[in-house]
Amino acid sequence: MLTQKSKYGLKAMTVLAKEYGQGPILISDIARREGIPRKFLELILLELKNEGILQSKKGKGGGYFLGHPPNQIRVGHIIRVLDGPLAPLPCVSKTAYMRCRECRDERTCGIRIIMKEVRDATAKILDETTVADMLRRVELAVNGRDALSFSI
Amino acid sequence: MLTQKSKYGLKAMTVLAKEYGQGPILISDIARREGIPRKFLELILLELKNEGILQSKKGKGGGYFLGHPPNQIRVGHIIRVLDGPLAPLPCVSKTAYMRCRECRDERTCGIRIIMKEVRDATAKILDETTVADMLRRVELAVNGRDALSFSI
DNA sequence: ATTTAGTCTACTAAACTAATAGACAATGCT
DNA sequence: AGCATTGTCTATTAGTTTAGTAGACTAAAT
Repeated sequence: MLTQKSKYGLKAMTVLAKEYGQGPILISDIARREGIPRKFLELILLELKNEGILQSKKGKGGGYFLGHPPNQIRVGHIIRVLDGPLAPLPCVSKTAYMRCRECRDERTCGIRIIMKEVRDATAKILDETTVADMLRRVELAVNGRDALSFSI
Repeated sequence: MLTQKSKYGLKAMTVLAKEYGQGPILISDIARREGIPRKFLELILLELKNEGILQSKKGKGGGYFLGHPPNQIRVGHIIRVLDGPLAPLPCVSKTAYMRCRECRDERTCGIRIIMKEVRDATAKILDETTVADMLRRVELAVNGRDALSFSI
């Protein structure tokens, strides 16, 4: 399950992507526009900044803005920063691999084999989708149809 | 992330599948074989029984056994019983749909559009894979190669 | 210097996870 | 009938995670 934190983070990112190139946006503005508790949002944006996904400016005229163009920021990256690895088991994570203590032979663990498929499918979607893609998909949905109706 | 509970549950299911048709297996045997705390395993098996995935017999010669042949028990079903919905967001779950309170228009929520893809990909894998498939995959892995090397 | 706006550390209530404990109920055997 | 065996059910708990809140601090602009 995606946490509230990731959900808030993704919402904030879409706001910042829409406003990309127009200078910094205030935390409070994002919080108000998306109905996110302001203090909580501060922590979230800070984490994203420490990862280089966002940049910020202090003082008057300050605020947050994207560290890269929206078509270069991957949804998977945002979620990994805020929620941790995408993998359903640490032993199938590529970015945060950890052996299972109890596991006798990792290569022949049935659960692992299946969960690796799940992790790969999830990562494929989330790492191929950028924030720009997400906005585009919303645009298409607003026009009454989803991209998938065409691309399949 | 899969919980310990689901992991234990899946391990127990593979033991019971291997022994399918050979009469009931003791909770304690499963616990010992897989290194699962016995009392915890009781609760897990009970939940699976209440869903009809397992059956049990009390008294001497009793124990647990599969409610259906291993090729008719889907991994997705087991995980849903023990961990809840597969979907990363309640609003994209098919088996446990719940609207997001804050969501203005569900059809044009970018996060939802992407997360629906993730849920569909995950559900496709876990609902198409049976316990028998999982055992088969392990067999193939033991023989030094994975089914995927052939089927793709 | 003052105001504006992000930064950093600490704290907390509620929920969830991973168990543990123990009384109870059904079944098979002698 | 009585006893051992094995699953059932309810309660409790320590530890962790989640979703915030509070407040002092720091940098930039005017």
